[in-house]
Amino acid sequence: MQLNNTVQYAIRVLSYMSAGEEETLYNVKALSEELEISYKFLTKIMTVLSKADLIVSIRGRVGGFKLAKKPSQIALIDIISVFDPNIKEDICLLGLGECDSAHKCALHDQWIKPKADIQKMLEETTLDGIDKNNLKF
Amino acid sequence: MQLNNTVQYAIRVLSYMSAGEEETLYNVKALSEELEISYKFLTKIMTVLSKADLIVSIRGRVGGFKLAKKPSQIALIDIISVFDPNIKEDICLLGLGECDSAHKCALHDQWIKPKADIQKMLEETTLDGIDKNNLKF
DNA sequence: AATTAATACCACCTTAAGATAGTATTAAAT
DNA sequence: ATTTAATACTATCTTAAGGTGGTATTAATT
Repeated sequence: MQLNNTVQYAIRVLSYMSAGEEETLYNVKALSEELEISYKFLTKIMTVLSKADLIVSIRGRVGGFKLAKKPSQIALIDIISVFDPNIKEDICLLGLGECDSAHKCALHDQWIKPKADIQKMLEETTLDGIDKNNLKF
Repeated sequence: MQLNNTVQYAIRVLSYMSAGEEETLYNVKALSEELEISYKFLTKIMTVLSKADLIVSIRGRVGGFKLAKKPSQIALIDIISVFDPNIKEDICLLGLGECDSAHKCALHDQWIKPKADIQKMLEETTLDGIDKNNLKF
């Protein structure tokens, strides 16, 4: 019950970027040092986030990345679904393909409530609603 | 947000075994065919479950496995924690080591409630309280 | 025009989970 | 005693996530 590494990094970076002034440019070198994330791995993640239109990339000497939207318009679910599109679908806890009211898996009834709560939390929590402290170890 | 393969298999097998009469012996060959789980992989899992005292192994020609306790005494949390001991600890959603009221991660406040709900569900749901249908694809 | 500092791309390395293969051990049935 | 059918153990293969390295491209500065 944990987000995978890539998603964790993405959330941490975007949280960090949403703490500053709007339109602020951040370069990956600085971000990687500040958040203690491997520079190379982080460039990869940033490129993906950029293609997903969560951030805007500006190339060239004084380039960098900035948020593409206001922090209040980027929800956790938006970030997670970039790397894990399944999050939005009703995936079965037990990995059994179709798991709905017609074909219930063994844990369907128990899981349906917590799952909805998490879904709701991920949809309602945006970058401006989260604590910007302790973004690294 | 899904249980890993090994844990999924373990839950499915134990669910299946808890559907029959108490003390019924099951051999891995039959279980693997019935639940469509690789035989070799399943023997591995059964050995672990046996060492964790959730099932009892009986070797030899008419051997097999049977539940070590009543279905009502085996909760999901007991099964999961055999393969993922961290489940019982308060692991940070963002993978930041210490995440408690003193050192909150960015998502601490949002995650604390759903996490508690899941924990509760996993503790309260036992093998006799779950649906035994649709244990395979 | 050359340099520099940034992102973008492509290929590869590493690690752990998932899965397989072969053999050893156990104990009932013959 | 031998055979047989079960679990137990050890080593290896496969795959995907995580991570690294090198080079190309872009664009401001000099």
